[in-house]
Amino acid sequence: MFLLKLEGNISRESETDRMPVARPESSIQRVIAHIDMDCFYVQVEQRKQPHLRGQPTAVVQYNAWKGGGLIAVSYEARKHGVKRSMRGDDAKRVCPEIQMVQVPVNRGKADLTIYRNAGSEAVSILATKGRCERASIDEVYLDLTEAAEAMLAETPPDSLDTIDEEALKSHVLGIDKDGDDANEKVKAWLRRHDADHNDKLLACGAIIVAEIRMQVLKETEFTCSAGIAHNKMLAKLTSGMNKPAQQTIVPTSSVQGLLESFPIKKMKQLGGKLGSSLQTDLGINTVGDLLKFTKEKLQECYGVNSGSWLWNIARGICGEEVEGRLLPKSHGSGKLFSGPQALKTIASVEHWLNSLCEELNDRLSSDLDQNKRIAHTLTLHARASKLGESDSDNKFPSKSCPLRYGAAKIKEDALNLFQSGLREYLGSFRRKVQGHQTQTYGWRITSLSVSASKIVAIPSGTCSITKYFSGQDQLSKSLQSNTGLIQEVTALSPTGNESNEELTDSKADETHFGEDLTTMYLPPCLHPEDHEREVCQNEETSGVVQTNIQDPPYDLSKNSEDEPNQGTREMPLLAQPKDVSREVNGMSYKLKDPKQRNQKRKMTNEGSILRFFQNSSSSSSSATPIEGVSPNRNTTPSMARSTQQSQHQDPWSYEISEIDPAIIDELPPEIQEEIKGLIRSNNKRVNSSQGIPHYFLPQARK
DNA sequence: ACGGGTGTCACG
DNA sequence: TCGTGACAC
Repeated sequence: MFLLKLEGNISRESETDRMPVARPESSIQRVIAHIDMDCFYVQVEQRKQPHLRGQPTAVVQYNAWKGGGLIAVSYEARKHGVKRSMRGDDAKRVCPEIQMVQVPVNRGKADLTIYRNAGSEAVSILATKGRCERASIDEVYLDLTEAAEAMLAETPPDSLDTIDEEALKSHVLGIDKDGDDANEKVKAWLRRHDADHNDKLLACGAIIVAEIRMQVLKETEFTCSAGIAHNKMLAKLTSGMNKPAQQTIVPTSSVQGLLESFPIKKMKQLGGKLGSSLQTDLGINTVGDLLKFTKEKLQECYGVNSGSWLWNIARGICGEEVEGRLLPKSHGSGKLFSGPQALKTIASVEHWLNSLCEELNDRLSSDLDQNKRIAHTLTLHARASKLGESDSDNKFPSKSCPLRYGAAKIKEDALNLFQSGLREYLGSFRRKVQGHQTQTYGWRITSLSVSASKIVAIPSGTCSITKYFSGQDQLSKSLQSNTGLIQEVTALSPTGNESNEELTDSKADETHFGEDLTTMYLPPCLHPEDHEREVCQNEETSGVVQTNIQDPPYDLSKNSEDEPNQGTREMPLLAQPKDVSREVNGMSYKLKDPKQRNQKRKMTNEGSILRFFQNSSSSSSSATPIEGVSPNRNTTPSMARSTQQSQHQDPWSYEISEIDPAIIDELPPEIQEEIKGLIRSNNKRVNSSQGIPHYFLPQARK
């Protein structure tokens, strides 16, 4: 009858956007766990500053407007009514005792590195018991089918006299936990003799998950919660039902009862427009309501894929596999420039772009260093607004180009992508207004981001490649920090279809094309510090290349209620004895010697070329890249990386063929030879009909 | 002038 | 293919 369309209006044009897609469910029952760290950023901060443990605490992203935005809230603070998506000021009002911790700021923007790294710590442990998919910075899915089957065959729960305390604290949907003997009931369920195979598998899964959660706690001091079920959807649905630090089991017999009254909008994928459409257009408010519709009807309304997906989830069916992937597929760095912070000059755009690119470059370096991966595509996203234009008319196109390693090159390319996008953006207005040349200068940039994608592993063993990229990185660092080292400026033309339409800001145009790089980064009229300060604080007052717009003056008056600088408080590092007993969120455990933990953490986080060489020659596992913390951690590096490439029998063939020829051209001649040799021998082994994947861009570089 | 910054994914 | 937009945390 209708399809969900972009603007929320109903039409049957096409199936559009990211609609959920049905996948067939595998025939054998799996054991899937969804594991979710509890208020993760708060825990990271509490570990860093132990005096915050047990206190109402929130992590706030500071932007000086109403005390910043909360991005994580401890359970103590939630009791006082503090909610995520409150401003810091509101939280303080609701809960005056709240401890606010700021997200670290680097290069003028929020920097989530410490949380990413903490997430990796947890993942490295969570990934040891089965296939693991890193679903977000603080969540994973585990496929524990094999481990559970093995346990059921060797040491089934009904043969155990004692079951881990943590497993006994599980919640089992369908059995009541009232009364003093809750744990006894759970124990009885876990060991039930007459249970069917599926329930016994879940029982094993629960015992395994309890064990992993304890191990995570012991080694990272982080608590987490889990859902254990036969598919991802049900596991995800229940991991949050008993938080913090608890786990929930979903026996098949309880699925119908669970879903029947479950709010449709709380289902994953249905929190947005599709869910709203189900409500308003079909009158569906719970998953149970979905059962009243035939598959055909749902497909008619939402397309074949989404329709059958909906039909399935109403019945608790979800065939999605757990992908074995521990590393992100892309890295991005971005920032919003809301309201009066909007950027109005090319110079300030360039300034922020440079910061974003530096952060991105750091992360690419770490990824190369720690995981031996290189990214192939650089993408720039921006949002713009134009005075007097509705938001939907304000589409700033995103642009991408091949990614060249080295901070200076990334900056250069990102700026070119921006300029290319800007021309297109402005061009769209020129066409629209036609005769009227009004407001050609009224653009503002309200958000910028750069991201790196198409990341593939490079063959281990070709150390020279890593060395080359790392070396280049060093070079670029020294280049940007001092001197007038000249670099060839092959003015990249990202789109290839550049018209000679003049840029709005012709001065900026001059500044950024055809000039030597050293003048490119800072306008000549300012000292670096001045530029930095003024661009950061206020677009309007900066003396940098200005477009000749007449903007209304902006009142810079600082918010008088600025938070005191609580987040950066230093805590003395207390020496702690070994094996202290601790209790966190109701789970007690023996704390690993903090010194050991810190050492380990440092190892995984610090990237050095030196370490890479040590590693690759000795295959030492002390600083294992995270992908290596898999069952095959004792194999050679190339095999240990296999989680992602496990489907490729020959770990070499895949990766080499993924190397972008355009990147090879950038390399010094010796290394080019080395790689071409590898590719040649690789191609002989591989089915010769499949050539090297053709990458876009060949035209730009000679 | 807003939860901000990231990330994944399906689709044309 | 690249670019968009929805969705999630």
